[in-house]
Amino acid sequence: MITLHSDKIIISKDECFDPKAIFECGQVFRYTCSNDVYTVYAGDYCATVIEQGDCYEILTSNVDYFYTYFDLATDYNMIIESIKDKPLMKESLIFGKGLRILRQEHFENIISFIISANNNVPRIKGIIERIAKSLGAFHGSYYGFPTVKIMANQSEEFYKSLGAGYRASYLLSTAKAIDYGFDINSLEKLDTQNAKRELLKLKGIGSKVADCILLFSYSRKDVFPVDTWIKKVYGRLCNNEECVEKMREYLIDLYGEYAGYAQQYLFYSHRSSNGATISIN
DNA sequence: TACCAGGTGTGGC
DNA sequence: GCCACACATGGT
Repeated sequence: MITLHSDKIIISKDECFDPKAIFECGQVFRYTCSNDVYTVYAGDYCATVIEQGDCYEILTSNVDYFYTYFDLATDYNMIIESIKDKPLMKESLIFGKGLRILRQEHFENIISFIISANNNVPRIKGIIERIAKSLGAFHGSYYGFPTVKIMANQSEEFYKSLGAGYRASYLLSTAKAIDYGFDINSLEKLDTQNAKRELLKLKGIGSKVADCILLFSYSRKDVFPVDTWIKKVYGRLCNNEECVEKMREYLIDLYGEYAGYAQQYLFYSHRSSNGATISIN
């Protein structure tokens, strides 16, 4: 059961909701964890998730926003039911029990996944944190994510100084494109293929990053981001060499309507069980 | 030290 | 259209 109050959302543990799986599965980078208490920052908002007996509580002054953010209106039991018999899903669903796909801010998610290219999670988190701290609005105890305009008005050298490396030029170019009128909200109205075609026009966004953005920020489930870990999963499934586009097509076809969810459970379980660094903070 | 990490852009063919 | 290669950075 999920109940909304003025300052918190209470979620009983028989719901599909596990903060560790949700935050550490690699879909979001701006969160902290201390003594199993997670605090997440989204745009200019913030929420803290605590365990309270047989419930989890999301403490926030923006209940409606985080009800949507955590995708609490979606029935995950139905989704899990539809993918549980697919290849490799049994172990991944057990490992990632309680994982949900968040509905993240478009701009923040776009910037985050441009940074993610050929990078590792702890480093991605660090770069995003430094961007928020140096350009975001201060809200008493935390920094929001900067606006498009503020990001567009920096220099390439500035992003390099934050550790973005060669992605610095992509960040600036994409922030400027959006500032100059590339309408990221209008993509919501497009079908997945056309929305992807638009995203690919932005610097630093290739096929894989576009799929991540569509999955984590536009709630598209008919995508399958293929990264280094998913390539290993494909190797387990098919035991042959194939180009990335062929892999993507095959995996979307194999996992069906909810391929995007399946992908995230697979990514989380394989990345974690193969010794990838899981950040403590 | 070479290799890896939620890959992409570019130039040559 | 396909392919090889360069690309910052920090951890192992």
